[in-house]
Amino acid sequence: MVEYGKTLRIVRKQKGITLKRLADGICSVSFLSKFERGDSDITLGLMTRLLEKLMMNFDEFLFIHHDFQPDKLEQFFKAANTAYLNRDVKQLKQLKNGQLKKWKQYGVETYQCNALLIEVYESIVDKDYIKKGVQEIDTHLLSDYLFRVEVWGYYELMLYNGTLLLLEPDMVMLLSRTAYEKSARFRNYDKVTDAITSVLFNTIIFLLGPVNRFHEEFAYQKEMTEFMGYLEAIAIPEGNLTERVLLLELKGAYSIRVGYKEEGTAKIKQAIQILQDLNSTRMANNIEQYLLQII
Amino acid sequence: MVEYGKTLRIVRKQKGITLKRLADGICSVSFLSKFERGDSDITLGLMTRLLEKLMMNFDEFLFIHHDFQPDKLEQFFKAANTAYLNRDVKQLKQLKNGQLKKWKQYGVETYQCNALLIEVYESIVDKDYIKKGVQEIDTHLLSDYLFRVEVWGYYELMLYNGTLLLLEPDMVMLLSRTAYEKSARFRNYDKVTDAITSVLFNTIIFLLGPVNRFHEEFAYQKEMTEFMGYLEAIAIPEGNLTERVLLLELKGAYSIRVGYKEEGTAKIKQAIQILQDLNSTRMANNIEQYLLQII
DNA sequence: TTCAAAAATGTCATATAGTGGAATTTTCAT
DNA sequence: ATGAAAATTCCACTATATGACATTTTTGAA
Repeated sequence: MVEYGKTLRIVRKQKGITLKRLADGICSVSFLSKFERGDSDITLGLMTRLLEKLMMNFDEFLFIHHDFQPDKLEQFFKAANTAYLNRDVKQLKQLKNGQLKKWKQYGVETYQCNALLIEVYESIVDKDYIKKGVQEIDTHLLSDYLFRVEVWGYYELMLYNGTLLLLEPDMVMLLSRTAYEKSARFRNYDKVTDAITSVLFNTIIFLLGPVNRFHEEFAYQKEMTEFMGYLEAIAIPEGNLTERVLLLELKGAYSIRVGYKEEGTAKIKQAIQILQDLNSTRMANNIEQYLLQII
Repeated sequence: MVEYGKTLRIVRKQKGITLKRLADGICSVSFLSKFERGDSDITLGLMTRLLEKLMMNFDEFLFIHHDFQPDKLEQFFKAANTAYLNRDVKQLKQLKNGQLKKWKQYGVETYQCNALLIEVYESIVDKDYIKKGVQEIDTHLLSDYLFRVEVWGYYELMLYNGTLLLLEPDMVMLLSRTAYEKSARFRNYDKVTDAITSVLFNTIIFLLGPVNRFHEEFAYQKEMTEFMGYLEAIAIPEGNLTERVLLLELKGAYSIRVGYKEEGTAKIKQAIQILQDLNSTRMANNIEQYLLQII
């Protein structure tokens, strides 16, 4: 049994509320005591009411319960991303094995998808990685899963976001469209909206193509309009300045890609200037690097 | 009984997983079926494991369960803030009565605090509001509660954030310091970090004083340094551009407040320029208004 | 349509979630 | 320190969450 009760007791004491007062109107005092001591599990319905009375939502409670760490799903994505950014192949392999183990244990394909996500990271980071074969087979598993799911939540968006760069162009456009459409109901849930915004940005970056091909003919006019349109439909709020800067950068890159070099360069330089004004030098440098590569 | 089971069934089906597969290794098939049909409540421990297998955290699940609406606590703050911004006195009164009713029902003082928060909004919005008397007594309740709580979470920070402007200066500085210190363990929990950042910003605005007193002697040099220091300690990440713009604005206002008029004006104008570059015109206009008032 | 396999539900036994109240411990004013 | 009040734990008892297995319903290939 997971001992949520002890955490509840801690929270209750921190807020200076007595056991009796918390229990009042929800459950018996003796049961609450028993639960808090870890002698009994609790029903989801009761727990909901207790937390509501404590003015705390589940998310925050579980954050405390996990010793001030985010939930497992988020930890997984965070760990994967960190290992990727640090080019830590060993850590990536370890994470992959962890997911494969869970796959064998539970037989749920999402764990396999997770392993694949890590594998994508590995294949980018690890130069010795033999890409052929494995990849062809496995991305099918991934796209099969993503096509099958009827509503895309945080998990699906994050999974797709991490793997999109290694998929075929047609597949990316289909899946990005799907992602946008099938996550519609989450529009006013920040975490998911951030994820779908990120997917759209990555799709546009994908459409622009690798930096060394910026001189070639641009084949995705129509799609570019489509995905830019989605971004506008989401209507990045006034306060999300970061996304607005990124949008400025991408619009600039797009201008350059289709031949309007000066116009595009001006936009990107404006983005860089803003970041510098705000002392976000690392981000500014990254964009500067990117600009140098594409012109 | 709250029928979480039906939501779980919806989610499971959306992800294309069979009842048996989901139950496997966690609970019996028959029980899961019963739960999904709403014939039985479920234990918190079991639910945790089921959601983990579905790659979904509690927060997202409950969001779906509440018909794609945020949890009650967040809804309360959102509703209060909306009514406040819309100067909707009627709606504010309604919200207040709702909280008072819960207070009578449960006898938990936090509901009283919520009512007080609304009352603060009311007193600002409603010109007919008789401030004296009521206010003196009630803010005690609020500060008593806030001083008593050992760890400040999302609720306490939001509550304080909404009421700070009507408290005594000494009280504000004490409480803001407390807020910063007692929310330390949440530093890597975005929602709470955002809230504490907001508290610090509001504290600084409070220290600067009302716009019509910008010509008077500035009495809070030391405190200003202290709270600016806290903001730096939180180290607003490179990506949080919105907060960085706001910081720029406040630093400008501070410069003006202590006599460096040109320097301060330049900073604020820079902030305005950035917002205009990013088409955040409404925010830009607000700052422009503020600048006009303080110089 | 038919049939077999898979998925979901129903039945019943039992472990455990949850209650009420008495007994014990803690708190705190004097 | 001391006693009263409040908070917590213990214990006996009830309601219900959960498992094992039988039965019904759905699915989907031929």
